[in-house]
Amino acid sequence: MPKGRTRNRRGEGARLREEILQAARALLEEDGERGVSLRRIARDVGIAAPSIYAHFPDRDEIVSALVDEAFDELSEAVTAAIDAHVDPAKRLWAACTAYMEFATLLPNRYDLAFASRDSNATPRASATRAFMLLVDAVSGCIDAGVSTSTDPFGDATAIWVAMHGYATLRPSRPAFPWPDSTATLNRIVSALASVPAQT
Amino acid sequence: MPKGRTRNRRGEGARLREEILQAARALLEEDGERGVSLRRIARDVGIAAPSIYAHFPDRDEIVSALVDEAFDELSEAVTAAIDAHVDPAKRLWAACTAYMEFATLLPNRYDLAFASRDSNATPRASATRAFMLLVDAVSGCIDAGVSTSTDPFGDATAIWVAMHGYATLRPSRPAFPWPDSTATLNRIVSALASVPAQT
DNA sequence: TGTACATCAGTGAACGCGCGTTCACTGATGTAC
DNA sequence: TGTACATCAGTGAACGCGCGTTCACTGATGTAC
Repeated sequence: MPKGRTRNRRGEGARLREEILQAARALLEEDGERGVSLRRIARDVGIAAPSIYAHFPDRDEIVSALVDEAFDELSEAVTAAIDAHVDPAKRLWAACTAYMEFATLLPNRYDLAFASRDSNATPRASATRAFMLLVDAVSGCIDAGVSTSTDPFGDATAIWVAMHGYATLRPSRPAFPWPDSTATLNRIVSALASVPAQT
Repeated sequence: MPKGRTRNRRGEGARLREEILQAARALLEEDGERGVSLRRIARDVGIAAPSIYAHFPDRDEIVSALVDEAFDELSEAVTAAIDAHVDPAKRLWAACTAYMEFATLLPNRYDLAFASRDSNATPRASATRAFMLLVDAVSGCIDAGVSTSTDPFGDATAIWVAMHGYATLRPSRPAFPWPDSTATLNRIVSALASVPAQT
């Protein structure tokens, strides 16, 4: 209960929107989607719950904003990783590593983006952009003759699916004797993209 | 609201336990874990909510029973599929097909079993049994010289992870242009178990 | 330079909901004598 | 064969909780005259 909040100056009411999103993001990462409630957000920001309605029409809209945010951050991380290399195989590997890192470091944000059944009925531009990065990385390998594949979209899908499975299953079953994660990722990427393993 | 319920005869009170589980199972499949509430179960069975406490100490225990049930049914389906073949490659393929079928046909039961973070902190015998079926199927391929792999556990893990990713991602993103599912599964299994593709 | 006023950024109380769980109970049914 | 009684299967009312959302409002602040 941060009492010290001073109300925003005239014309700067929109700042509260950012504070709301910030709190929502923190709650999401702490407790998953269930933890993102208007009343909790309000408590954390230090405002009354109804004040939120000046900035979002309802709870769903906040969650939806978080989903887009998650996809955009994922895209950013993957893009940065790819751009750090020139060699196509390394670019693909960097993309996959960055993807897994995002999923591992921010598991609840990752889950929200990918697992929520309802909020993804309609395709999201932010999600498509993220996936295309992976397709392009595979295409790069094919164009350079590093991969023997002929179906970058299919390969990217297979890699994506496998990475997703690993990212979600691993934290959910801590007692399972998981093999080393780099080795597993390497196995997935090299086998499914028809690319030699990384060293 | 089925009013027509007649109370169980003396000594047969335990029957209600089955009715409760049945209703819980139906609710789970309809609305996911969130849908499994004591009050909804009671309504569907046609009893008062507190009556449940004679058979389960709390809600969590019902959910936990559903998880075990799900793993056992999955094991059963996979075992039946495996037993229908002699050829090791076909056995592996049948196992994977049965797994995917279970996940597709009963998505919410599958999700509950694999996705719930809390209820799986402790390893479950029912879950281990199910996984071992897959390891054995891969081992069978290696022993018969059909697979060039040397690490059945690692391979089974990779296949499992990839299948899981596919099973969860597919229904959650209906707008995505998914490649044919048999082809995708084939790609996953053959690539990750070092086994020739099925026809 | 002073003041009326519109606007803006928020508030506080209340609503109805479904939930898990507790409590003291009821009424049919089988059993012992 | 009759009856008192323990047991069993289940009930109904109530609790407190957190939730999303609505409503009528307040009080500071900048602006127009």
